[in-house]
Amino acid sequence: MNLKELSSQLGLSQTTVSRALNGYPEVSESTRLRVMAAAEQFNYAPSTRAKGLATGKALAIGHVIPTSKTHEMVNPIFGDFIAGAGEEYARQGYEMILSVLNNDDDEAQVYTSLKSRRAVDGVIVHAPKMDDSRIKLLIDLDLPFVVHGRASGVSLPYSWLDVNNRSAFHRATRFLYDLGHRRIALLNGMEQMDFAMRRRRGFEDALRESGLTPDPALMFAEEMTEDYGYARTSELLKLDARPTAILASSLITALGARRAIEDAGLKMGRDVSIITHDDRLSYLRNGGDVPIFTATRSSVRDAGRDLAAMLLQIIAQPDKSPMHTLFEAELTVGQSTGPAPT
Amino acid sequence: MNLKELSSQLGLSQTTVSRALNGYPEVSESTRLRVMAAAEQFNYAPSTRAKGLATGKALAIGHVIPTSKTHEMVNPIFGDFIAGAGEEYARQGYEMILSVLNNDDDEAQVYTSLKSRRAVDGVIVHAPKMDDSRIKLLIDLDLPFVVHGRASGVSLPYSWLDVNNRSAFHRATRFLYDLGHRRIALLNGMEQMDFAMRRRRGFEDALRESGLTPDPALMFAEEMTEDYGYARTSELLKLDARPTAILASSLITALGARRAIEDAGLKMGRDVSIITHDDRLSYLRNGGDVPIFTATRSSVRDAGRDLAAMLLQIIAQPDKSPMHTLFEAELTVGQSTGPAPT
DNA sequence: GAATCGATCCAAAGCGCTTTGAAGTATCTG
DNA sequence: CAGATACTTCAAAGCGCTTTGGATCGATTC
Repeated sequence: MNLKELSSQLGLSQTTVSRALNGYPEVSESTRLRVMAAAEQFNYAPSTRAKGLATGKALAIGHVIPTSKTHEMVNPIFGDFIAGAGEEYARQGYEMILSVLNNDDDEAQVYTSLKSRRAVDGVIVHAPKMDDSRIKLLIDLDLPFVVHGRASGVSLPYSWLDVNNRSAFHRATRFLYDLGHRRIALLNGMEQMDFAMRRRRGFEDALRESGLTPDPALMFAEEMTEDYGYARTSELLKLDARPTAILASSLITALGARRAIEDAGLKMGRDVSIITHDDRLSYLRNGGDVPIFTATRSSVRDAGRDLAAMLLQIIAQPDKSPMHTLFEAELTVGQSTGPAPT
Repeated sequence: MNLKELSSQLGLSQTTVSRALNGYPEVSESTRLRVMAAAEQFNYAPSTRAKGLATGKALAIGHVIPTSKTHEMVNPIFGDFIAGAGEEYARQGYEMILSVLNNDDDEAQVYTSLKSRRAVDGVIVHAPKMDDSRIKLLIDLDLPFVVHGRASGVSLPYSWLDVNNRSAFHRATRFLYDLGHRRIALLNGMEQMDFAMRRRRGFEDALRESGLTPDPALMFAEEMTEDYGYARTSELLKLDARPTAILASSLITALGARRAIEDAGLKMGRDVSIITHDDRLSYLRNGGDVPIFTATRSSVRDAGRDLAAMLLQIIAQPDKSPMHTLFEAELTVGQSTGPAPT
């Protein structure tokens, strides 16, 4: 069923039917009702494609998922982020389109193509790196976008939503310090990622403010997998002056760290404390009433929802000045931390 | 830059330019080269929407992601599956569009809408349940689809790709039996999911063939989270006749089970053996050279790639008879299994 | 009673592409 | 050299919608 058929069914012109359906005032309420009933009955919905052509809008938002070069890894937070964003798109009648970045194809290419094919009205930039080149690219392309995170080093104005990674890790480090920990290790994400750099800064600053010197031998920056957590923690525990606490950048990595601790015959929270960042992934709850891990928490699903809303707002009002949202992570105390062993 | 502008730039008609770009033979090789060079230079790519309108194809595939009603959980395998499928779509010039199913909106509605808006050329059905009603719906809608998994109880013909869940769990159970285990617990996924039912059957059949009777007290079927693994395992270990082995349906659940075992002061692989199914998620490798868990493995990323290819084939040849692919999972032996304690 | 007006509704153009049916050129035959 | 045979290229229609610029008509105003 298309517009033409529907309107001839109704004995009305396409114009009127279209207006009735789109809520324009030039249609009497009685015909509008009649039209909507017929649309319902015949299961009519305008073709996205034709509508897009006619209006010049794509009614779609693009997400370009990076898979890390080294491990073909898909960021595990992705599913939950998408779920949040999708809610908002659905509410506003937008489609979400995904492009998975193959290792070999050039990232800039994907955005350029998205733009020149007029496939989307805007994009969400995931996993920003320091000096991320995508921001300049997107501004040049004149393709609306928002960033999940920030890109230090980029001086151009852009909209973003981020967690206050620095303050989260600063607080977590202080918390450990106050428990008496003096040798604290950091299992961070890859150093070129902006969030990782900010977390490291929060960590280092807190140490320095407490009169400690960050020890490079206790600091790692890799892809945040489970076995990364396991492998590095195992090594750390073999050191003569082994750390008494570990700060991990993801719950998955923290699980690996925990496994290493148990394997070494030690007990988490007594021999070695762990604090992790927790994105509140739906399939990976940090325990029930009592959290397993002491953690800095912030829901990535909420981030998805809010960021999608931000982008849609920017698309609706293109001359709006850049918008920023900074979530503060909450520090929840679980069973993974305790006073430093003496 | 659009077709019109490009062709007037070149002093050619739109027809010729379009044909040159789409590889039709009615264009001399020299003009084709000239056209392609110009397209490159001006960064021209046809508008997806206009192309779709003209051809009647959407050049897009839909994925409807269910989020489980109870926990708003997004299946963690989703990211990797998408990554695999995305590769194939990109190769063939298709877009991937995602709809996240809000808890409150009716699933049938989403597919109907996708169809009537002519937004996609086909869909991939995720997480089929027993007697899944979507299959009949999609056939009635005449919307091409393939299923990731199978739906027992549905007698209509449809194309699918599945892992042989039954044989995988059958083998795993036999493996444990042969190691001397007699009280084996099952931490399965939700029972209405088709794969969970098949796994249970494989498990029960293997027990019966060995002369054992499945014990309902040792069998669970819930959302496969980490804390599910932890909670049920903790309870199991408190039983007078506690199980000596556990079969888990996901690596994440297995990690929870492992945590419970360690918490109880026991050792995995010695006091309690675990076998899990491993979807080979990129961020959750089952150890390095030596797998942590003995596991039945099958790459969900490969499944995504193959299933996408299958769907595109079906779209290209609509009268093709249904296609089926059954992956056999491999059983890899890791450190989580050992002879039953005496 | 003529002029004005608000409320409805419509014909037709246009969005950017593909594709049909024809036409214009060379190049070959015999 | 007329007629046939490729090769190339083109004008125009059509995909399904929105939107512009009227047209129509009964009601209102002076």
